[in-house]
Amino acid sequence: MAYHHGNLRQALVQAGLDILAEEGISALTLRGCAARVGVSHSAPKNHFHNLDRLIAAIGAEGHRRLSVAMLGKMADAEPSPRAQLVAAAKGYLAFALDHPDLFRLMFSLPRPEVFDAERRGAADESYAILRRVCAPIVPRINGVPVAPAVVETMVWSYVHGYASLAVNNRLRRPEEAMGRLPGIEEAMPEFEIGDATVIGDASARGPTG
Amino acid sequence: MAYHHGNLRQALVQAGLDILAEEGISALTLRGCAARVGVSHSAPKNHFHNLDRLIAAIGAEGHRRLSVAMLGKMADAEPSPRAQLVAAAKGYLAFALDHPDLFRLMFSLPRPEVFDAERRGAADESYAILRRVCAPIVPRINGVPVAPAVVETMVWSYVHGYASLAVNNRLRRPEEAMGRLPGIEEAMPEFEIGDATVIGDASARGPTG
DNA sequence: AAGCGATATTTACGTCGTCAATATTCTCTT
DNA sequence: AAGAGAATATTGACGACGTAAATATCGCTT
Repeated sequence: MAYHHGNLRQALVQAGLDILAEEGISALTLRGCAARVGVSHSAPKNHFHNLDRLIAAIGAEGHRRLSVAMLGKMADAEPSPRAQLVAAAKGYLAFALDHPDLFRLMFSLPRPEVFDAERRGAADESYAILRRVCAPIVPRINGVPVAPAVVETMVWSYVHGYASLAVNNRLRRPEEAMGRLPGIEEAMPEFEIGDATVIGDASARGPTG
Repeated sequence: MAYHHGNLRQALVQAGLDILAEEGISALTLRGCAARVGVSHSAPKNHFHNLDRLIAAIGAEGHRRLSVAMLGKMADAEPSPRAQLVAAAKGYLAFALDHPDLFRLMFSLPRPEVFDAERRGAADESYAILRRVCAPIVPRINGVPVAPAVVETMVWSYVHGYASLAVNNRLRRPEEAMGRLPGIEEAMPEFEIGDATVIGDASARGPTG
């Protein structure tokens, strides 16, 4: 084993993800990650200022995987706007249920600051997917079309809330938790589906912007 | 100061709430609570097995205050089903924004077990309020009336998700975070409002049941 | 008044995050 | 090729934390 690990930063993030999955968030410690990689307890200092920075890096990786989960479901779905929105929502939910501690970690973190380009970029990318699938959905409330940003907030709130409650075991019936996202499919036809497209550069206007 | 505090248990919970509000969740420690009450670092042991139990007690108190917040807004609102639902939702949101760390703590906790009667009861009571305001709301999807439990899940998911995103600073525009709960007022008229009533004993069928 | 259960303190141990000092390896310049 | 300096890793130390065991004090019952 070389004195220099070679790719300690990435290895520590992976160790953190493994610990999160295997032992839960309370076991996620700097020393634990270092030990799992087989490195001294202080080695992480060179790659992450402190525990918060390591956690932020893990959160960034989580956002990348959230995007992958959504895109995966979307690729398997029909191309219709309605099917794409439903697929993205189900990808979001599946990610949360598959990685409960990672999901909780990601959204317990403070909003990424400007200097945290990695996490900020990853979060914005996953938000851009949400915006993309929401863009064609133009519900009308009292006849007035709802602005895209408001649709995004409504959809995200519903999906995120459902995922949060499911992940934290607050939904009564098991079939609820496993995720029908009640109404998101059935209610969709009641929305007008227009021909709007994503406006502007998606990555430039994420939830962090 | 007497050797016996007199009401140390309640004092520790209050200290925890204060620390949560003033210094955030990372400062919520057994020793910190004990110090704030002016008692030795081991005194809490007699009233709480460990830190998790103290946190659970704080979460129970949080649920009581969440109920108070919802009922308060409801009392100020018109008695119509629609106004009552909107008021309860705004109470939920206001509580989250007023006590961000307490709100996060409450829903990060595992679902209360049977033995944790205090927290379980408090959580069920706040859910009973949700059920009560949802009961008259009977939306129809494709002409089929939606079951009460599903309406509850949909409303809770939306409100909880919006509150979570707002509390964790994930909503872009400040006016979003301060809580219009987009659509919950405007979209309500599109729902049929029937004459359904709460079925069964509310406290016997909470989210923990 | 005595004693017992409830409550609080003291002391101790291991783990954690963090820091400073030191050691090793890598890389770049010459 | 050689050495200097940067990058990376280790060691040792410190204080805060959760927890446990042993001890001390209080208050109530009899």
